[in-house]
Amino acid sequence: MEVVKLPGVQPRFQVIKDSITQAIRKREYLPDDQIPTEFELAEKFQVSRMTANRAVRELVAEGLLVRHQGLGTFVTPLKVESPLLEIRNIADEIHERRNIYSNERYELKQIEADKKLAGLLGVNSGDPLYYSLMVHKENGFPLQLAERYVNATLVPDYIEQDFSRKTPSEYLSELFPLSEIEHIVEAVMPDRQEQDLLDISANTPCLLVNRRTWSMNNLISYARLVHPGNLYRLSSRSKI
Amino acid sequence: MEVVKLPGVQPRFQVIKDSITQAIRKREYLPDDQIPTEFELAEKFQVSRMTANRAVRELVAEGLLVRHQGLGTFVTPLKVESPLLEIRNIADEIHERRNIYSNERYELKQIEADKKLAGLLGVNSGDPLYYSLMVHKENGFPLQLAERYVNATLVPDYIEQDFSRKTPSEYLSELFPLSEIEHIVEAVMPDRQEQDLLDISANTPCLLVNRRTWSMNNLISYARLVHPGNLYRLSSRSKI
DNA sequence: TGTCTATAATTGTATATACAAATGCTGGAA
DNA sequence: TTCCAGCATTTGTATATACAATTATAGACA
Repeated sequence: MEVVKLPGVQPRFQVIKDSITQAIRKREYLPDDQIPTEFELAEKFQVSRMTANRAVRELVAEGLLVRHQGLGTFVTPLKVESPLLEIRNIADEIHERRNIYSNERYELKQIEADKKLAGLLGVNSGDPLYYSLMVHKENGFPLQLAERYVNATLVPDYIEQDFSRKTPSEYLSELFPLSEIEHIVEAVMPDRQEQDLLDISANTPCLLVNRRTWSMNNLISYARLVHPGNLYRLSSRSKI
Repeated sequence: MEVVKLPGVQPRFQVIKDSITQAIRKREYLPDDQIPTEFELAEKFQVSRMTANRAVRELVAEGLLVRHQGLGTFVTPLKVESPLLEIRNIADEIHERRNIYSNERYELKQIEADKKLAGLLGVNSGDPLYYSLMVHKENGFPLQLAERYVNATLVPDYIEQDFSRKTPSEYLSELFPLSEIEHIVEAVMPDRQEQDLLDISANTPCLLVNRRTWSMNNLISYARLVHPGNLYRLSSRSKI
């Protein structure tokens, strides 16, 4: 028998959290506004004070609220948003510099999402993904090792593309206008395959850029981009 | 009468949190290791299960632990696992997390710009600069080594500040409203001093963030920020 | 008037208890 | 042997209760 898991009831503290979060988003509570006390919340949602306390305490931990003992709970005052890193597509940059560019496609295949990939791409384990691995070079020197995982359900034609003329990101951005992008940058040591493909030694530190892209709230792709640390720099400069 | 506020006793759930955190940092618990159950923690620390529960629950929220109902609680497997939870901003935003934060000022002095620094800060060789070196820590563990070079002509009072209460960037941004900022990120291996100050081994790759800030077209400061690669991630997510 | 004090309001922590939910295991039934 | 039911373990949530700590304020007092 096929068992469909229904969403199920939310915990009561979660209901309170969502309610407060929504109210803040809808500007019903403005920054610095006082929100109801634990007693009032407990009354309103018909829960114990401890449950209201947990809801509020977690929202404080998440930075939405601040509390002052003896005074009350308030919406966190606005803070300056810090500038975010704008990381451009390496292929675009190489193109613009008009150097001799090549990408070598080593692999392009369909796989099944394991647990980790499923989490990263917001699909279920076992769902189909397309995987591609390629090395971007400039004047013959490897600059980037790019592994991409693409939601095969959303982009069924990905696997038939010819990526020697158009890079994966060019293809994807034409089909799926980019609405959101996430970059997470780490410093890592290259594994054996990465050493070989990038032609570097085992003790060359590398920049690892994890990039996920969304298009209209669909999570389209996850890319794992490895750059030899001594060859490449991520740069951003922005006016505020 | 002058009343001196003593540190006071820590809440019991905090004691448990610290104990677990320390054990993880000292590698007494390794990634994927199971930690004691709530019941065992309650027994060990002589508290109720709810108190142990709160300690563990908060550590889960902070990403150190993962729990599986019916199975137990485990040290979070090495990074990459939870990109959805780990959204950390650049450098000084450590502050905003309400963890125990400290910076240790190791040096603060006036120097003369050499050729390289002169280029970076847009001054002439020999011009006066202020140099500061400090280590930012969270819960006692080094997260960032920060070296700053500040244009002494533009910010003559920099050298007299007490940076134990206010970070250099907080001080600078109050005095000089930020109009432009540049980040250049590299992967590097730590030198000897960096290993010592960050308490890492020679083969821990690091993220080096070079940051320059401008205020009304004046180049105010250049900072060289080193983060252990396995501890820190630069993350950005932006809607387009 | 100015100052101190008691009090109310609110959050902070701690506990005992109860039951629900998820997981792995074991032992018995088919 | 295979499968399934039930059990033990562990986490997840909810509550009532208690007392501590912090802050503002109203009222007493000099």
